[in-house]
Parts: sequence; structure tokens; C-alpha cells
Amino acid sequence: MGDEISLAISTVIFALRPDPDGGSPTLWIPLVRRIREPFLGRWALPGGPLLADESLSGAAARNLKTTTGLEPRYLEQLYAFGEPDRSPGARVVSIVYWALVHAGEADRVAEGDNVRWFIADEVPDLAFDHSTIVEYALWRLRTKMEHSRIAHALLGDTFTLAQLREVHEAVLRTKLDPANFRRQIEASGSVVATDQVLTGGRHRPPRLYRYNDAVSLVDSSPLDDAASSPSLS
Amino acid sequence: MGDEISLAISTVIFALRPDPDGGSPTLWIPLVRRIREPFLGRWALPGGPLLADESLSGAAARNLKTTTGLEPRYLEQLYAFGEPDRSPGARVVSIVYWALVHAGEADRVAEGDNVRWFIADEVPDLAFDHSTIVEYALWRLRTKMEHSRIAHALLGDTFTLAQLREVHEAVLRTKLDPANFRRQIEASGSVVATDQVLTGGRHRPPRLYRYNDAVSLVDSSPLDDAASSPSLS
DNA sequence: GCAAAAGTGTTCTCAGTACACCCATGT
DNA sequence: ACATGGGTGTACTGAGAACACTTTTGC
Repeated sequence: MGDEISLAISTVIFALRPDPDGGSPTLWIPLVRRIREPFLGRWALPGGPLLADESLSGAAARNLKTTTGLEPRYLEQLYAFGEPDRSPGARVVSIVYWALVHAGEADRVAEGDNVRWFIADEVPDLAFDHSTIVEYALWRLRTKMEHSRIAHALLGDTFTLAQLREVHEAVLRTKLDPANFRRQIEASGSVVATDQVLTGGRHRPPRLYRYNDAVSLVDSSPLDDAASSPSLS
Repeated sequence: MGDEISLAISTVIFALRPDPDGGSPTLWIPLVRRIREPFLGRWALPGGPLLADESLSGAAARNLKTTTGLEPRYLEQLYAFGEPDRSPGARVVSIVYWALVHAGEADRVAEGDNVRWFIADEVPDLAFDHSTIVEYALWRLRTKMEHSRIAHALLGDTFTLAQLREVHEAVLRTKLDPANFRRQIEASGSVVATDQVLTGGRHRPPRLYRYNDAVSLVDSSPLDDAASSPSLS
């Protein structure tokens, strides 16, 4: 059989969590510590092998669950990385997925010595080429956010338009005009108003909204099933 | 080691060739005939194994060259396909690339019993899940053509704006307003006028244009090197 | 009442579209 | 001359950006 080429599945997971400096919410990703060589002790993307009877996205979801406990709301293939020298002493091709989890789900991660959240734009030097992969995943997330409705995957079931706007602002790192943002979202039909409002702030209570399931989260492609929610249990 | 999962690299190649019904140019793709089981005799995408010391895109380029003789001007990763049942009796994960070749290059394919060009929208039932893959590649090409400059990769070194417009029309299957198309292309700065014109038509001779190398073909991503021309010998 | 954020209205600009019209060549 | 596509001018439309303004709550 000659040289062995092995296959691995990894995932970049994004969640929106409060900024430590008390600012607006920020993008975070969970990383796991390597517990064997190479790169023993370095932080890396969660991942693992592909089993014989599971699909690629199935392997991504299973590895995510076992390493971090997360079951993402959105899961999509990112890219296959396979440079010959990306793993010292072995030839590994990694098929990388990226995922979005909402704030409530993110808190289920049991942080410890070997699992920790990092601010997405401030990850340390990672094992293998994982720093490059995170950078690329960030680029894809930001690009896709600009002309898609995936922002909802980072929120809970109901939310105010200000919260939805904060998601966009955190991901795109810009300020958005509240008035124009409202009109664009309403025109897209991707949300529906509930009859509830959110009280408690010291100002006029904003209306709560809900996803409109009739509108798909992404610009549909022929591979829709691979790009949709893997488990909505 | 348990069940063996093998890895293959395949490529969907697009070229613009004259329509057999004498109409405007059309999108074609070359396919190769399977010479072993499974799917013996069926048409399939050109592809092959990944060797130990080559990159993924390198493997795609090499397989392309040996099976069809083509050296594409544009080569980009499409998607990794890995459903457990996509290859009967084996577990194969295929990392699929897509490529664009210009008309002159396309003629270098030695057609025969085992290699033939097909109109991209009229391929027969292919081996494995390759029909799905072709459909997805077509979707990606059309989507990318809408907000990118990759059309140039399907043409020769110099071309008229009408020829460039025909590329867009063939790919997107629409008619475009010549006046507006001209202005958009000129505004994008992706082409530069030469001092030559193309005589021979029974009308005013159109000016010839050339690519503007200063403008990248695609919306640049952090993985630019993987998305750019693999060999421009 | 006042601060603060929710929510509405209005104007401006720019890209895309439609289409009328002139230009230069072969026959 | 005239047919044919090359090439220019111009008006219309819709989406987004900027920003003034009104509304409704907590304090």
C-alpha cells in the first residue's frame, strides 16, 4: 500500500459570548489541548477520526459532542487541508467543518485544563496549521454573514432586533445603523414578530422576534442537506 | 487499523466550446470511462489517488494531466464528498476540485472511446455520485461568475468584449445587455484595451482586450495560493 | 421631566437596467 | 446604400447609507 495517508475531521466552532472587558458581545471559539505528540500541550481544533459507517458531517458532529459536548445548530463543511508537511512525521488530510452554536448551548462546554474558550481574533499559536484554518473560518463566517441569514444560529429562540444587530456587529466588527438594520431584516422576512416584549431595560421595551422557519438560513445550494442543521433534537 | 477508508482526488473541468447546433458557445466538461468495477464502462470524473509527497491541488493537477492532458488556468477546491455508501463495496472519500480551461487548451484533449466531451447540462448518468458533483460544480461556477472575474479563465490571451460577454451568457444562461456589460467590465478594471482590433466580421471591428494582472480573478481569501493558477508555465 | 433606546420618515447616492441612438466596417 | 454588430448617452428603478425625528418605557 505504500505510504499511509490518514484522514481526520476537525471543526471550528463559533459562539457569541460576553466580552471580558465589559464591552459588547464577541466571537469565541473553543479549543482543546493536545495530549500527545506532535504538538503535545498546544491548543488545537477539536477533531478526530472518520468512522467506517458515518458521513463526514456525522463525524464532525460526533467528534464535537465527545470533545466539547456541543451540538451545534449550524454545521457546514469549510475546506480540506492536505499539504504534505502540515503534520510532522505523518501524512494527514483534514476535512474541516465550521459550526455555530447559540449562547445557551455554549455554556454547556465543561471548561478545564484541556478545553477552553478563546476570543476568535486572539487565538494563540495553534498546533499544525490550525491557526491558518481558524483565520480562514473567520473569513468565511464574515463573508457569509454579509449575504445570508446565518446570524440567527448564534442566538436563542427569541431575541430583540438589537440583539440580532449585535451579532452582526460582533462578527463583522462594524457598527450598523439600527434604523436601516431593522428595515433590512424586516424586508428579508427571516424573522417574525412575537406578541411579547422584553421589559427590564430603562427604556422603551423592545419587541421579541422569532425565526421564520419558512426562510432558509442560507442561499440554498444543491447540497442543502449537507449545509443544514445536523441535529435539531 | 479497522476498516480501510481510502482517499481520492477528482476534478470537474469546464471549457467553452461551440454548440453542435450552431448556436452560441456552450459549457462542456470532459469525462473518462471507467475501465474497472464498480461502474465498469460508465462515464466518470477524471481523478486518481493522492500521492505521499504532493498537495491536494497538486494531485488534482497531476491527475488531470495524465487522464486528459489538460493544464487548467484556474483550479479550486470544490467540496469533499464522503457519504458511506457512495462507492459500492468500499469506503472512498473524494476531495473534488473544479477547473477552467480556455478554448485553445480544451482542444488538446485526445478524445476517444475512453475520453469524451459532454455538454455540462446534459451529462449522462455518471458513476458513483458524480452526477451530483457535476450539478454542484455547475452551481458553484454560476454563483461565482456573478460576483467574480473568473470568466477570463475560459478565454485566450486577447478577446473582444463580445466574446467575454458570450462567456457570461453561456455560463449564466441569460442574455446580457452589451452596453451595460461593457460599462461594468470597464468599471471593474479587470481588462485593459490593446491597440488592436479584430477585423473580418461584416461590421465595425471590435477592440481586443487583455487581462489586467493587477486585479485578482477572485475575491481574495486567506487561502489565495490554493485558489490561484497552479501552473502558468 | 429626562435619559435612553425603540421605532418611523425622508433624502441622497450609487449600481443595475432598459433602451434610444450614433459609428465603422464588409458586402 | 444598408445590414450588422461595436460603442455611447441617458433616464428610470431599487437597495442601501445617513440622519432627523417621534414614541415609550424606567427612574
